[in-house]
Amino acid sequence: MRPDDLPEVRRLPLFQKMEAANFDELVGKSYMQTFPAGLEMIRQGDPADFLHVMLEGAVELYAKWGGRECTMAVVRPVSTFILAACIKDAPYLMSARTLERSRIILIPSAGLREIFRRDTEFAVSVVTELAASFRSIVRNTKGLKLRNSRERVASYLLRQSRLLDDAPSYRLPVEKRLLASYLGMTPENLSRTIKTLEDHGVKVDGMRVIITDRKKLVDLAQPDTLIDGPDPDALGTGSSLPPVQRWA
Amino acid sequence: MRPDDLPEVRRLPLFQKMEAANFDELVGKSYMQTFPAGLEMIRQGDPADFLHVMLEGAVELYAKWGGRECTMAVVRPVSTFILAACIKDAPYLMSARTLERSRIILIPSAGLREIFRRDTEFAVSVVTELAASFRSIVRNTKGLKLRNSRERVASYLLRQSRLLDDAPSYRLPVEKRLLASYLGMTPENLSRTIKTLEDHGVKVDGMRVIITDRKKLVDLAQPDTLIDGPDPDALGTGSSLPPVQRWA
DNA sequence: CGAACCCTTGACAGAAATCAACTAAGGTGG
DNA sequence: CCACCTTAGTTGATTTCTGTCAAGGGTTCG
Repeated sequence: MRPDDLPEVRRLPLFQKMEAANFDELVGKSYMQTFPAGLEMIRQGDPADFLHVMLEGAVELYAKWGGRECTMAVVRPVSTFILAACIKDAPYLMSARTLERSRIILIPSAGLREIFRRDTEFAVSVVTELAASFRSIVRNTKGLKLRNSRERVASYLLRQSRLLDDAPSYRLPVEKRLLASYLGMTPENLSRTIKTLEDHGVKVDGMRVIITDRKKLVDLAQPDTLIDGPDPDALGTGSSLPPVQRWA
Repeated sequence: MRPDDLPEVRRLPLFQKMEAANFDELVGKSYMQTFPAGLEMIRQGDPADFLHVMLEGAVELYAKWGGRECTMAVVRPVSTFILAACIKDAPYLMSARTLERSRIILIPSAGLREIFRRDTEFAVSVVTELAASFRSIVRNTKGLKLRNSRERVASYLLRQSRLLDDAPSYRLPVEKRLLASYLGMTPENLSRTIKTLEDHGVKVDGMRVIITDRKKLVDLAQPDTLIDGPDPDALGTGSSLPPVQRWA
């Protein structure tokens, strides 16, 4: 493991406050690995042996069932994922594949659980992270059930802008087919939906998003902190640190 | 608080292993309350001051957005809910209303967080519970995104049977309008969908569900432990203790 | 008995998935 | 450098699914 990565890892909310000795012990048992783009690094159903910490790159968490697939989240540095499965020592519920070449630290889940028991600050961090993850997916599910696809797209586009300090223009952090899956719709449908939003305050040209009339867009999206969160989204910008994405 | 309730609370996974003194302290700061049916006891957005422990009755967790509503879960004894909001000391993401007259213990979230820090076994229980909650809603979301409404209904009906030791017949634990909302569809749609399932191994007469051809139903529902879980569902049977429902 | 309320059914409108064709952009190999 | 291939994205036509509106049957409860 590269020594100059450690400070960055240490700065993560999950590890920031734990005792130095425990951090060192945890890191000592860990592996750093670099994955090429497009690799399935986790297959749903496999036992969760390692907590994953993203240092570089991008990873898609997705779910499969009977031939169908859907994107659940995209994780970018610096953040952790599949914490819940590690805690429970249970099989992964989601698969993960790299979207880009990625550097990732693998922390043995057994060590994680062990140190949880003897480092109070670490325990607090873990439970805080997990609670945040839970709330994040609750918000996500609320969006899926309460909003139609058009409202979801509008909300997403508006939310991304807000995360970038209300930027009037920005680049989509992911390709559209993936975004469509994340938002629970087909790429075709997303394409058409985006077109209809041009009359409602937002224009998308390729990867470029331009808010043309924020008020109109807000009227349509009706953003709500209990859905869109004060916190970053699971398909975030990668602006991170802070804010950090939370995904178990 | 009734003294004969305490042993039951103590047996909950969340409190089972903590030190007696800490349990007593926590309970000492708590309130027992009885709510009539149909009462909104938690409004989404309000600060989360109390962890709720169901002793008797049934509570619906639901979400609202711009005039629309959807059911997120139904909680039955003996289990806890809104743990995540308490841990984070954040506003509730969901509202809660009683479906029946309910007895509920309210545990101050401040005390919860305090004891978490000094009782390792309790900390382990909290994080385990939260991780289970997280995994539960991930499964739920997977079902919503990967299955169409017909498959969701079929899976639900089959899953309920399985939770009752593969009972060939059972009563629905909730009314159909609520079930429809939980499954992400309208009551009308559920009604029609159920009818089409009669050719696929399951018949529903009022609240009574009869599995007429399990194999056919399984073929359609394609149950999957990574969605339907080995664990009880958020719209469970109330058979509880064990299994216990997990909802944060 | 009447008033709600749940559930069902039908007719219709709207939304979304599917299938197919086409464009554009990026990468590969000659 | 160009031809070719692959893939993302778009667009159109069509079908399927789902929500909405309206009406009626059944049940419960005051």
